[in-house]
Amino acid sequence: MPHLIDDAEALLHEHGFKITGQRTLLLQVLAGQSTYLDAEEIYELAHAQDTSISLATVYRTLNLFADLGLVDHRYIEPEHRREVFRMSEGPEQHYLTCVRCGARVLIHANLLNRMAHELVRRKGVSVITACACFTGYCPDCTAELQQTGKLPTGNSLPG
Amino acid sequence: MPHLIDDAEALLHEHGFKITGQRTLLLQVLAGQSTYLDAEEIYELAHAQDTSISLATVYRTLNLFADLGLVDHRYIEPEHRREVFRMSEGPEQHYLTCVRCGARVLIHANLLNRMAHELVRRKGVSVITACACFTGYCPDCTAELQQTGKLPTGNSLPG
DNA sequence: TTCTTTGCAAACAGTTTGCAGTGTT
DNA sequence: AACACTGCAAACTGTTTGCAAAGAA
Repeated sequence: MPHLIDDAEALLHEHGFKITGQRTLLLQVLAGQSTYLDAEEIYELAHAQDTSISLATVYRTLNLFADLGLVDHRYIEPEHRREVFRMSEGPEQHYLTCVRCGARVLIHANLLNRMAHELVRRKGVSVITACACFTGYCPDCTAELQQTGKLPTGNSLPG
Repeated sequence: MPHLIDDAEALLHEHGFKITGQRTLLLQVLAGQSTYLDAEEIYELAHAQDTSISLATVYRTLNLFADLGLVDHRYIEPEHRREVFRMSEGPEQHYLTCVRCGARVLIHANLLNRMAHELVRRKGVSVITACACFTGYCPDCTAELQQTGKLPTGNSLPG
């Protein structure tokens, strides 16, 4: 984990950006998380360590990190309004957001990657970002709703 | 086309909503489009027919239509901030938005549907909405950039 | 006549930005 | 010492809402 932070700071330095307390703190906060957080959540976590940090700096820093490729930057909420960020590490993640309890169900990216490849091959486009956002019910809510007869057991799909 | 509008008005009536000039106008505007439009664009088109219509009414009406299942309601821009709407008709559409010229490349939904099915089967979730959003370069921009050597010919993919 | 719907303007949420002061290099 | 970075507060964008007037049933 400190590895990641050192590498990130090296990258910052390499690009002529300064290593400030706020940037280091935000790297620590991000490195300690495995899921996406929104700017407010990241701000809360950082603010708990250093009460002087501002939300504006959180936004500016997250955008800087995103430009440098240090963090992924996505919109995964049911209403895709709020940006969410996480350290760019490991394979891409996609989510189904449960509209009943808010849980996020992690989705492996194989199929989406296959989709991106087909696009490239068949349409002649280039893909920069691919994002799949699902809403629905998480396994627990699905089971609960089915038991109470509020959801048909033949799982419905959109369309 | 008038079919669609009649059906929509019947549905409104059936749910106890009133058929107003604004609602009919917005149905006409929507029925005349095959692609997603944002609220502002829809407002412009409607306003050209009836200068008294307001943006607030456009938003309220689009939300009502979405609740009734008359229109699809999505976030497909590179920054998924702005909502877009289109008449719910025919198969689901997904897009790649070109970050260079803004073009939207239409994507068939087969693979995304397959992805949704796998989710249901493997994770025990229920899917309500599925949305795939890609950014990249459209075929024209891809070709142009590749000819000027600004993009490698082995098309890059995210990750 | 009743109760929904509308237009207007103000509110709202999330994000960005101008500025003067602070801190890294 | 130079200049990037920060906090603050104000601006901005897209969307929603309270209210009084207008309109559909």
